[in-house]
Amino acid sequence: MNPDQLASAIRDALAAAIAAGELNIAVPDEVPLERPRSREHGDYATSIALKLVKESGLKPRQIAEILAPRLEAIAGIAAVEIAGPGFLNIRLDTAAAGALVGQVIAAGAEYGNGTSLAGVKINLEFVSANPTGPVHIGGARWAAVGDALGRILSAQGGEVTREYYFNDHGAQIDRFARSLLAAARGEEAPEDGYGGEYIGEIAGRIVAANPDAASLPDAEATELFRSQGVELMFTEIRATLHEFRTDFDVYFHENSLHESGAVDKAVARVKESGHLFEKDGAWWLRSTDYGDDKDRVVIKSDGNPAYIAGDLAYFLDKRLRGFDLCIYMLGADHHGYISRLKAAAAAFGDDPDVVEVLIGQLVNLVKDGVPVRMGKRAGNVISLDDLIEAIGVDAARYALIRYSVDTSVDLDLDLWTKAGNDNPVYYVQYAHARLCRMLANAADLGIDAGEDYDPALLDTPQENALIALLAAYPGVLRTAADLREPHRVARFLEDLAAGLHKFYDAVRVLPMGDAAPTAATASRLWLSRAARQVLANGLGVLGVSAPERM
RNA sequence: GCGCCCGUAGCUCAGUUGGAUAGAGCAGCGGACUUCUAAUCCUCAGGUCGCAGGUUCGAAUCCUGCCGGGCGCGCCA
Repeated sequence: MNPDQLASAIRDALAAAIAAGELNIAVPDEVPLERPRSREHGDYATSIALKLVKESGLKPRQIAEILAPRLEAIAGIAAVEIAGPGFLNIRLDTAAAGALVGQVIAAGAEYGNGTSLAGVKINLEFVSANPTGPVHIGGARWAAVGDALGRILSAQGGEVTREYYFNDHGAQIDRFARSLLAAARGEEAPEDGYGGEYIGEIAGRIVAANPDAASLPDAEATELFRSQGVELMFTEIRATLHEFRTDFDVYFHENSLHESGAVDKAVARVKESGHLFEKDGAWWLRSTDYGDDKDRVVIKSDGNPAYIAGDLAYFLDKRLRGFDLCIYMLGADHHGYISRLKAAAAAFGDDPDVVEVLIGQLVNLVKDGVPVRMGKRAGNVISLDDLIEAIGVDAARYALIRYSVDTSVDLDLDLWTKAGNDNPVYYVQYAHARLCRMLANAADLGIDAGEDYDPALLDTPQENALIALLAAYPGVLRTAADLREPHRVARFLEDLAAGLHKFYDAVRVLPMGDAAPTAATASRLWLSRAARQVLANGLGVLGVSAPERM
């Protein structure tokens, strides 16, 4: 019996009590169910009796007393106790709890998936770093979290399109082009330009391919360095992200919106909406309706589109492609965009809720207890490449995903390269590798777990706890998807790994010496396989490898 | 000044919709390997959940006001 089945059994008990006239309420949609911290409080506990106080007009313990005998009569429930203010503490029958192991193995790689987003077309835009330099650490956070979120939303049945918006238009690109040209000519970088080492490197590659590039007339040369520089930078960014196991379905070029006339069209359309107004010769988006502290210019008084005109056109494009939900993952320095993007949706006649903006706080790197300097403009870049080189893809992804994006984090580079259980990614991966070795040993010994197992034999506290962890996984995935919080999966995996290690330490799986395998051996092998499956599934969702040996 | 995020153990951080005695890892003390990977496990210790009010059967969680830190407030992109 898993938590979902238990929750629906409780709902059935409520319905029965209502039908019998003992309760005068509607059957609640959700039944709160938790795994109590203390084992003395049973396998599961529900506060449903406390929640129904107001609606029923009864005292919590009265409600609990109505429910307890009905629950106790359900097959698979061993005992029900009323405790505290009105909690119902539920103890499962060992065999009923252990049956979950078979469900996990039957579901395999699909175990944990749900349908809460079935059929929802989701556009997930993340990273979208400017092609004026390598992906830096902030972009890296989104690469890891965004990719994991994509996998989590897909696991709930969402039809996810990962998208990278490529700002290859405008003044920053012009500065980038001039910086490249200056580097190629051996001149100082322009005052407002880019000065990192990569500028010289990219310029060198352009010159190598076009030997006379630097000596062309300024306008022509700038254009050449612009187009080729952007292309080279883009290729490099894509390669780095690919190495980081983050690939996109769509790389969208901002410039294409301007060249195709999509921007003009989008603006023309939105001018009629009432969300745009003309003032001082410019056209403004009434973003204050959605919490902005001032309205924003869409068409400047010189007739040129402002930056957000591109955002408007891009949003319209997404909607025309049929997305039900557009998620934008932005850095903390862009939180002001939320109201603009909501206003943009409203201007096109959409519910602003189709736009969802996730804001990620900044990431700092720490080495030897000292913050590592960063700053893209200065060229003192901590890039994603650097991070991968320093701690590897698995640790980097895991480290960036593990924390709520609401909090700024300091990543300690020393910690994430350590091989020990203070390094969470090793701790989790080791649990998986340990199981793989043990299961391989079982195969070497010719021990066959058989077609079936006896769930009632999984009766130690460690086995009980491990099974409960496996049972909790679908709920964790569901919550992570609902709240767009991949870090929950990582935290769960750490709990699961701890549960596994405790089990491994306390319960011998394979027979000692020459002893013959028993029925318990088979049951424990089944449990081990199930645990390995869930560890692998969870790591898979994070895009972190599940090694078979370490 | 205004907006967003954060403030939980010495350190790094968990803690969805309010629920029982607030958790984990590290650091500290003391233990456990002749047999499945000790990259592990067990014990002890560690707290005014920033402060002050409020809401209620019940608040780390919700509301208000303060304090402290990060980020942002262009007809730039």
